[in-house]
Amino acid sequence: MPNPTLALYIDRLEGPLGQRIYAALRNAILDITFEPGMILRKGALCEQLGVSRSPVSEALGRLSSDGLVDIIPQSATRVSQFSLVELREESFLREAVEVAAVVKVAAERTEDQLTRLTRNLRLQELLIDDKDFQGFFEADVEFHELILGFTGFPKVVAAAGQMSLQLRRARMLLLPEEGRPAEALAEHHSILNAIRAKDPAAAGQAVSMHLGQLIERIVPLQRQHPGYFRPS
Amino acid sequence: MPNPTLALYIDRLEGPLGQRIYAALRNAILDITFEPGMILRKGALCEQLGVSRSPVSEALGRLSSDGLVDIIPQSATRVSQFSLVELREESFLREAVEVAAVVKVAAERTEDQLTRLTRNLRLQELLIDDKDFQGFFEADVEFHELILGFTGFPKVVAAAGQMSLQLRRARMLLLPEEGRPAEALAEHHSILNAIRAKDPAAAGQAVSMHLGQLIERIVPLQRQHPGYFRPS
DNA sequence: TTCTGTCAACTAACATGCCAGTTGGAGGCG
DNA sequence: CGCCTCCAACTGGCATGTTAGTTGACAGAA
Repeated sequence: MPNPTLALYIDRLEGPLGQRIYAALRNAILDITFEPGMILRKGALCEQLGVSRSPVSEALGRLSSDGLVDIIPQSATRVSQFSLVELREESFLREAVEVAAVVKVAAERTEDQLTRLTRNLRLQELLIDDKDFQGFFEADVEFHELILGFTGFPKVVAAAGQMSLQLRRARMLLLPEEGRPAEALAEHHSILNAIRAKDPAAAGQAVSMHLGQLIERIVPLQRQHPGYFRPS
Repeated sequence: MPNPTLALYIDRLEGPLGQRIYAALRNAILDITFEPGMILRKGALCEQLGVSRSPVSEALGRLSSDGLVDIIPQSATRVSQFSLVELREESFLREAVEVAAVVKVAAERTEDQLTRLTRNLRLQELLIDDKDFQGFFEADVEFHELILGFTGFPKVVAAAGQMSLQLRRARMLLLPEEGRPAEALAEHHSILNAIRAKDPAAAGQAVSMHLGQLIERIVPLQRQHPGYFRPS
C-alpha cells in the first residue's frame, strides 16, 4: 500500500534528491509507517516518488548502514525487525553517553543553562495538565537534547540519536500509560535538581534511573507485536 | 598519485563491489594513505579500480555519512580534515562508552575473561621487550576491544569504533614516543587490577585516565600538520 | 501425499549516457 | 595594475539500459 504522503514530503525539502529520499524513508521507518519486516521494493518506491532508481538506491544504502533496513543481496530489502539484544545494547550506549553528559553538565552548568532547563520543565507541567501527550513527548525529547547540547559538543546530540535509532523506533509502540508522564516529569525534576545543586554523581544516578525504565517498558512489546521482532 | 594497492585490495575481498570499495577507501583514509584535504576524483578512482561510477558513488556516500569525506555538491569531494572540537567530542563519547563498559565488566567479570585479559597483557609485555611497537599497537587495540566485548553486547565494540573514527585516524600521526608504550602498559595493568578486584569505580577511573592521555597527545599535532586540520 | 528438480519472473548490482551546477582562469574594462 | 565578467572545462547528481543471482511455484517422480 503506497504512501502518497512520501512524495509530498520530499518535495518540501531541499538539497540532493538522494538525501531527501533518505530522510523521508528514515522518518517513515522510525514512526512505524513502514512496519518492521515490510519488504521495500525499489521499483515501487521509484514509481511512487516519481524518481529513478539511483537516488533510491543511495538512500537504501545509507539506511542499511544505519541498521534500519536489511538488504539481502540480489534478492530483496526489508525494513529491519527489532531485536531485544540490540535494543538492550542501544540502551546501554545511550545511558553511557547521557550519564557522561549530565555528569559534565552538572559540574559546569551556567545560570543560563539552568534557566532553559527550568523553562522546559515548566512547559512539561503545562502540557501534562492539558493532557497534550504528543506535546509532552516532544518536550521530553528536547529536555534530553538540551542536556546533551550543554556539554559544549554540538555533535553529541546527533551521535546520541544515531546510536539509539531502534530505541526511538520501539518507543513509538509504547501505548500512553496512565500516570507515566507524571512519573517521567518527577524523574526530570530530580535530574534538574541535581544539576542545580552541582552534584554530578546524583545527576548521573538520576539519569541512569530515568533511562533504565524505558527498556523495561519496551521488553513486553515482544509479546504484543511478535511480528515486529526478529525470530531468535 | 594513484595507489595501485587499492585495486589489488578490492580483489581480495568478497561481497558486493560497493562494499569492497567502501572498505578499501575507508582503510586508505584511516591510515592516512589518502591525506586529509586530498581531493577524490570519481573518474580517476573508477579508472584505477577498473569499475564504473555506481559502486564508487555508493562508497563515497557512506564515507560521507561516516564523516570521513566531505562532498561538496556539484563540485568536488575531498577527504575530510581534522577538527579539534570534533576530536574532543569523539574522545568524550569514546570515554563515556568505554568507562561504562569497564564498570559493567568489572562488576560481572568471569575467571575466563580475567584470563584472556591477563594473557593479552603478557603479550603486550613481550612485544615491548622486543620493541615491536606495531605489534604492541595491535595488542593495545585488542585489549580495549576485549573489555568492550565482555559487556555481552557484541555490537558495542563496533559502535565504539564507529564513533571514534577521526580519533583512530589522528592516532596514526602520533610518532612513537620513547617510554610511552611502557606507560600505556602500566595504565592497562591498573585497569586490569581494578577488574580483578571487582572494583567498578576504580576501573572506570583507570580507563578515564588512560583515554585522557590520547587527546592530550593529539592536540599538539595541529602545529605539526597544519594542512591536515580544518582552518577554524 | 510429499519431496525434489527445474524454470520463469523478479530483484539488486553494475555500467553508461546525460544534465545542471560550480569553479577557476582568461580576457576585457576601469 | 587591479578588478570584474564571462566562458569553458570539469565535477557530482540523476536517469536508464544491462547483467547476474535469488526465490518461489509448479510439475513430475517416489
